[in-house]
Amino acid sequence: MDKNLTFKQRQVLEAIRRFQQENGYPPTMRELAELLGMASAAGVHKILLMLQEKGVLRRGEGGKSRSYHIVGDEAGESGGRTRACPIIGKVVAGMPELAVEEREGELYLDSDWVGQEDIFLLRVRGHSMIDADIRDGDLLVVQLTQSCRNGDIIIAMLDEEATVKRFYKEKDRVRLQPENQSMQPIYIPIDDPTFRIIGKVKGLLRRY
Amino acid sequence: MDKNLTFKQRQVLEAIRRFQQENGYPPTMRELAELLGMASAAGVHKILLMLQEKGVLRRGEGGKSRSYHIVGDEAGESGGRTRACPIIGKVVAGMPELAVEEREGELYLDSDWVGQEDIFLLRVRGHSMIDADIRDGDLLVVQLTQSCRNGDIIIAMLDEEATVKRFYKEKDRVRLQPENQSMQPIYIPIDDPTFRIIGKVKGLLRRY
DNA sequence: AAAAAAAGTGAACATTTGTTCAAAAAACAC
DNA sequence: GTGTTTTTTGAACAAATGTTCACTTTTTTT
Repeated sequence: MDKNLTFKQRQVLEAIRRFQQENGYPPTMRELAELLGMASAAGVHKILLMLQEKGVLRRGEGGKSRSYHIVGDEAGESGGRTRACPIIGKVVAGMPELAVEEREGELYLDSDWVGQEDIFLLRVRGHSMIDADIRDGDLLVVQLTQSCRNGDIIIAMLDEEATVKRFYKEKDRVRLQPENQSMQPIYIPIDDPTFRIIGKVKGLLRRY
Repeated sequence: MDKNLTFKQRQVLEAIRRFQQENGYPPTMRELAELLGMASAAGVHKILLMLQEKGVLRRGEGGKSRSYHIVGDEAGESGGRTRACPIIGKVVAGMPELAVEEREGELYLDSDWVGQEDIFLLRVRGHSMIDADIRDGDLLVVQLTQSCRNGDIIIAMLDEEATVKRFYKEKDRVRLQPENQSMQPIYIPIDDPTFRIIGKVKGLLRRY
């Protein structure tokens, strides 16, 4: 979850997490300074202030020592950190009511990475998106949504079949562009009832 | 799990747990005293010493503040289903001793997906692997290992700098092939001491 | 009941920890 | 380039925190 944090700020946040993980309690500013190879606690102090301004770090009232704790890392440690995401082998008409029968498994993914929206994982078949660097066998992180902008990669239903295409809205039609030079775009009249947007692609997982 | 603890001692232990749960960090002795309705920190001090003797409580060396943590309540470990994978901003010479200073964050990933080996995540800079459908900004799942086969995508150190290349062992040299038609392969004598393999690419994460 | 262990108090003290300040260097945006 | 933000340093200071001590009270054990 990037929140306009600078590299250094993220580094400090990470050092706190790591210290906490390792010792069971949060570090002091001087301990942080040493971990990060800095010479003075004052620098750390300033960075912590910024992290608080940006809302990613909390402290006890008044200058309590070691009273840092990272927003979002509450309680269950990995409790809220990860979520189970279903892997769908085949997209069928009934979406988005994800039928259990279509589930081919599930993966636990970091909430920071996939976000909080309603998502599922879809395995890519074929090479229609190769120019967008999406390969056969890749897993797509798909967010269930109707709203998408020009240029988004979307999952759409067309004649009872699901496809991955890049989306462009034109004057009175929708253009679905396969990212493969050897394939032709598909044009959909704006009012075609057989056409339906399932969601848009938010991420990608690949294994070698 | 009673270890000849007095009622009071168990009460103090419970207060620490509760405070930690509620605030995200451990209490001071005076805070404990107040929680327990005691007037002085000295009493708490004495009890904490006993808890340490009996091995149910740990503290940092020297009089570190708030450095208590209850043995057996280790929070981390994250159930085994997921593991925390560090994100490395820059690969430096000292690998694989991952320097804290280089950590830019971490992601929890499914153990089934990344496996049990020693791994980290590396952010791709540049377009040298575009023909392998790896893009600028992607996160690579890198397994720390020396052994790699022809055709593997590896992370290698060359002159204090890290690169992502495809690996081919030839007769008396190694060929590092950038997967970008506009770039030339690099040839390394088999005994070049400045050449070092960090690991190989096992997976890829991308966010749109 | 007597003895021993544990718990509690208040004050002083030593150390750790957070905070501020002025100044400079580095990174970043325009 | 210029100007702005961020990062860094060193020192001093204030506040929080842990520690010790002598002593009293309570609880537990014998």
